Amino acid sequence: MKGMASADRHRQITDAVRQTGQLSVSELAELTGSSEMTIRRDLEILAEQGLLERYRGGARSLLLRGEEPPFALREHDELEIKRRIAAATADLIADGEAVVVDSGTTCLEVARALSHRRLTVMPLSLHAANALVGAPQLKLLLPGGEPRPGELALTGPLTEASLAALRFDTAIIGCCGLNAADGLTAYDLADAAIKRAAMASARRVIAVTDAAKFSRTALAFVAPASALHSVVTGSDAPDDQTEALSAAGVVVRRV
Amino acid sequence: MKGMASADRHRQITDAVRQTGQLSVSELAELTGSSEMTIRRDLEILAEQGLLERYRGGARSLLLRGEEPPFALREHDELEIKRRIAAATADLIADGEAVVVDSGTTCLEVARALSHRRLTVMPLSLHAANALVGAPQLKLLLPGGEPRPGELALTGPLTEASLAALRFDTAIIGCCGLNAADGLTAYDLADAAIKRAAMASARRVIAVTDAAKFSRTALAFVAPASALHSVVTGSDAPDDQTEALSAAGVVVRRV
DNA sequence: CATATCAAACAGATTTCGTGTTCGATAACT
DNA sequence: AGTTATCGAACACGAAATCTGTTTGATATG
Repeated sequence: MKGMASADRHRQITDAVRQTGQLSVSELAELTGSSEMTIRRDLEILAEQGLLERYRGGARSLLLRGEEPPFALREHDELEIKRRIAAATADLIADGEAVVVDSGTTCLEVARALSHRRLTVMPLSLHAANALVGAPQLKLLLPGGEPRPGELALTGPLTEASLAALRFDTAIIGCCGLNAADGLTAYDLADAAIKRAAMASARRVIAVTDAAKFSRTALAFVAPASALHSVVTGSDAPDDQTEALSAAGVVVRRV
Repeated sequence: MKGMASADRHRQITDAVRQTGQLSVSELAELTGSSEMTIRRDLEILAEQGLLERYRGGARSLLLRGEEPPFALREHDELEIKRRIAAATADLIADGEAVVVDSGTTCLEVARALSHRRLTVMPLSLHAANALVGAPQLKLLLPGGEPRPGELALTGPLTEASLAALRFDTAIIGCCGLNAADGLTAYDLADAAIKRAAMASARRVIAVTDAAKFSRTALAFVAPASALHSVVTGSDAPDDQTEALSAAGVVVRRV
């Protein structure tokens, strides 16, 4: 963990750039009360993380409408809720199971929650893989594939082939949108194909999602809600949505 | 990079434990001129890296005869030579090639040397994969498999399947032993199988190795020297060995 | 039960890291 | 081409984190 002050400033910068669309270095310096040099150094870091785009004199948001915010941003968002969801999800897994864990920030927390268990785990992102290496009791299995920049989600034919060769007890799937009408949806088409493959190779499918996903529908359709066995979500999930899911035969767990 | 003093002390401890076989905390404290508490904290760290085994009152070496030293130890060993070998190897690769890069510390440096090139690269260890993520021009391809603890070399049927599905221009292979008589050998049997698979899926095979490997022969036979197209090694490689390789039709490059 | 070893907690010292300033270099604009 | 603003590197100061040693109570060993 680095200095708090700089982390705050980074968030301030990304938020401001997001809202305004673009801001000059001097404006950001005034806004944060720090020097322009510090802003430049910050922008360099943030641009490297894919959070914004740098240009001479300032920075602009590279967030288009309907696009997914970058991984580095979502990672620290709603962390407590994600941790609670992850812990509750881990409770649904029995020792000795073989589990495939999807990409995304919520699933990364699930992977962390599983790291001390006696399990066979195949993570679908390099972030989760790195979080699991060195776990003593855990048998780690990596799929092949192409890691997408930032997200480090593994996709492509190699990933699909790896999944097709295996049968898991449980698949833990993240999503970008989930509701009874549109089903489970994802922003990235390649990701969607992998999610489908993971679900197909598991006996039981658990979706993990924070409440915000219920009011969203992303581009790529993955599966209808009825394909899920359980959904683990936050306590602030809207009642009508969870009831609609229950009606579709899904076990909903709120934490 | 952390404080120099502690790094020196860590090396001092591992070396002493290696030589003596086992040493008490008090002996190590006297040897290094630091307090016992510091030694205990060091031993905890070193044991976590797999460099030695902890027991009440001291620590012992877990290095058996003929076994490979742990990754964390080899990583900083002869780094300059490895970098030179890696740079020379990178010079043999043309832009646009598809390259598979083996596991091991020397190949990790090769991966780093390739990270700014316009290439398709499949690393066979998670260490190299992590070194390559985020490289802008590089197309990164990951094989599936089980990462071996410490080494993080990917092995097993998934890795073999990933390799079997692809055809590379060049395979860059590390080794534990290499000479004209015994061919290319490895300590780990699973690794050996992967090296063979990587070689089989590439048109051209380049072996990278420091001079010490020429006088060693490891347990698992991978391939005869004649299966290699080139060998890149240090300038201190023994003449008789390099001549024998040349006689077998291998292009030897000393740097 | 006695003794040695250990781990946690605290405090001081050391180092690293973040920040601001200055200055020469570089890029954009007229 | 000239002018102006922006940038990046270098240096210095201050703050924060890290490392180390001591103490003390807990734990394991014989």
